[in-house]
Amino acid sequence: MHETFAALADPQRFRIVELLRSGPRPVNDIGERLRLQQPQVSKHLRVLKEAGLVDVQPRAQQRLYALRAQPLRELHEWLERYHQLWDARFEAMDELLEELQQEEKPHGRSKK
Amino acid sequence: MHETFAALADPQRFRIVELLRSGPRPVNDIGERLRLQQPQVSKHLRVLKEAGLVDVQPRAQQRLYALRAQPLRELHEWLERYHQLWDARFEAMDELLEELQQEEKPHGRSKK
DNA sequence: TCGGTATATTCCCGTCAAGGAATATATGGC
DNA sequence: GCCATATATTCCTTGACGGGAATATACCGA
Repeated sequence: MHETFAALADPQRFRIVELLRSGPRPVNDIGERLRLQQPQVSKHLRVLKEAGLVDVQPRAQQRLYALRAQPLRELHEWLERYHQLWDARFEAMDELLEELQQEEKPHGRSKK
Repeated sequence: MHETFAALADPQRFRIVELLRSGPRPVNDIGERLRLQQPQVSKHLRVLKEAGLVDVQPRAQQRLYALRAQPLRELHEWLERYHQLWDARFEAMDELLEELQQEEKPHGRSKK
């Protein structure tokens, strides 16, 4: 998951992912549309591939890069676990906080 | 959004976010639970805060850090736009690819 | 106001990633 | 097999980032 986040954290790679949402594309096509130099595109695609975000498929001498659904699905599942926060009144948790402060233990064992 | 991804890309910060899912916590509490040194925790929390992922609330001399829902919501909305990929048969797009190859134009104007 | 606790900031260092330029590899057509 | 196209890799430099140690700041209680 860290790899997924790291891959998407770069602006250029994010743009590539966004572009690939419309379907698989060869490297040069990506470079032209996003105004990126070919080596950089290849390098970014490599990172995306290692993160499992894209898949390659040879087509003559070009390589078609396509988005893979799985990492996005995993990301979605991870987010689902936070869904409770979206409507939950977070303020209510502040009370609960009091307790946490209590069990706040100093690193040592006994309080001197 | 890049900031959100960048913030979550770091393993330690990811752990902090995961921990905060259970509710707001003071800095030291985070450090103890995750076995991180206090300065590092503060630094990571700074990044998380600048990314809008957490919120601070002073409580005596400690600071309670809490998750903010908005960035996660935005992340969710962004993911929704990719939902089509999750059930769509991607192979079908390969045909569509043929077309893309056609309109593949060389950088120059006329082919020599 | 003073001491102590909780947190933030700074400095230093090693690592890593990104961009640019140049070069290498692969594939298809002839 | 040779050339051209499409893509990948390497080298280099630079800037950002994370960890550790030390220090600074904020806030509380007496």
